[in-house]
Amino acid sequence: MPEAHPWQTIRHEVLRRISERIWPPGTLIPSEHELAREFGCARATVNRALRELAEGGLLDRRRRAGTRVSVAPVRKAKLDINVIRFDVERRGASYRHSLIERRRTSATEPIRSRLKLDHAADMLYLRALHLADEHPCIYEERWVHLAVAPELLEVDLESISANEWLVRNMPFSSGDIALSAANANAREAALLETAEGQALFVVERTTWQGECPITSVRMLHAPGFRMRMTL
Amino acid sequence: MPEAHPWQTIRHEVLRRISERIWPPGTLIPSEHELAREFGCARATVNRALRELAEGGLLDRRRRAGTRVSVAPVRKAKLDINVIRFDVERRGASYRHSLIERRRTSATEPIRSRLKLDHAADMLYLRALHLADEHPCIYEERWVHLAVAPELLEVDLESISANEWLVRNMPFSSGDIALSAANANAREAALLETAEGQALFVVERTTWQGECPITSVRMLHAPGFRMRMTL
DNA sequence: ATTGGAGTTATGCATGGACATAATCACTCT
DNA sequence: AGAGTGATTATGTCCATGCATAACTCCAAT
Repeated sequence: MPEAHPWQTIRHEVLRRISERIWPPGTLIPSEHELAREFGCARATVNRALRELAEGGLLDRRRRAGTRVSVAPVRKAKLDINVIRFDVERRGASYRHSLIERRRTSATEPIRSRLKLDHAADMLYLRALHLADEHPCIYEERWVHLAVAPELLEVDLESISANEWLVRNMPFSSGDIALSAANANAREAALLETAEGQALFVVERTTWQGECPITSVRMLHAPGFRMRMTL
Repeated sequence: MPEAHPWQTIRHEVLRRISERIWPPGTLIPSEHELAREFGCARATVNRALRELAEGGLLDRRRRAGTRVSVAPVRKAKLDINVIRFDVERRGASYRHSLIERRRTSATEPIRSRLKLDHAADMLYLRALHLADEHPCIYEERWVHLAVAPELLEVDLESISANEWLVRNMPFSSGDIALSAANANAREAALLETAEGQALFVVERTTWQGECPITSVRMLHAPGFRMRMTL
């Protein structure tokens, strides 16, 4: 039995009652007090179980009004954001990366607005290719805010990717991600060893340390890439 | 001050110490007892704050070994999966959907293996278009397992989309999602009013009720679609 | 040198009590 | 009838305490 702890047992049981429609969508379920009595445990234990289900979007909870089963649940899927090298190696492939361009320059207008910088900040512009078993898998274009990460200038970006150095050395407090699809242009197609016009999976990510932007990156994934998640 | 509750204050403060490298990656941070003393609160309150940060991938916690700042954090991004109509209407557009095909048939081989069904199950095959302000935004191809959702046969899928009916009536306990990019073929391009070969954002989702598959859907998003999330 | 406890310690979880807060309900006064 | 008011109630959070469990340290026995 994988449910060793009471709060997990309760979560599982409540989930069962929801999915088997014993409590159909919209139902007002018993109060924490009543459930605590039913399961013979403290209210805090029931609270822990119900809170987790509410965070997953399955329950709606409001003070005084009680807890009801969501009518149109907004389910929350969790996506793991890992260092690229680990993702590649976990698939059993050998990892290598190659720096294509490294240029110190000031932020261009589109980058300034994306990073909410009002001045022409000192930036490092990087273009790099990530390879799995010597086949290109990701091409990335990256801007790094040097005021926040000046040490990056001293780093040998041939031996460690900017991706990995930043993840290890620049803990960020928040970030935003946008996923989309784009047709490869001639240069991108050549780098990823595919045809021009090929549909590519695009990840754009910007990370922040409080109010201060750290880095913004656009990653183009080679054809065939699938990003998986569960809910 | 947006941090009314002690545990949120603590979470915020610990996050600050991590992101400002007061506690750099790898650091063993003070024990819950010590932090409780520092913040003048109960250990359970510190526990709540640290547990949340650990769930977000920022801390590694092990009994007896203590809590350390993750060296190569696997950050967890949360993605909200909503009913398509709500997504459209939240953007301020009017929603409409149109059923293109509705066919009762048995599962084809690729679907059987994706749903882990060993027999040729009785299925409903649907093709539909979701429109925002009369412009096509999503084209979906869907298989529904009729053994689990026989009521769907009685539903008027012109007035309510299968997407919405299923979310409202088939609370599911688990699901998996795969995101990718694909070039539009001639038929898909025509439906989405775009050019053949255009890069499309593809969402494939399969949902389960326990061990039993409910539905599997492939959704092609019109060009320009971006899926956003924060971490 | 390796193995195998015993002790120690940090986290994980549970309890039972308490107060705070928000939403609802019932009632009263105008 | 309608507006305002207070009582009620369910959840949100907190505290102090305790036991359970995992993992580390160290020491002794083989």
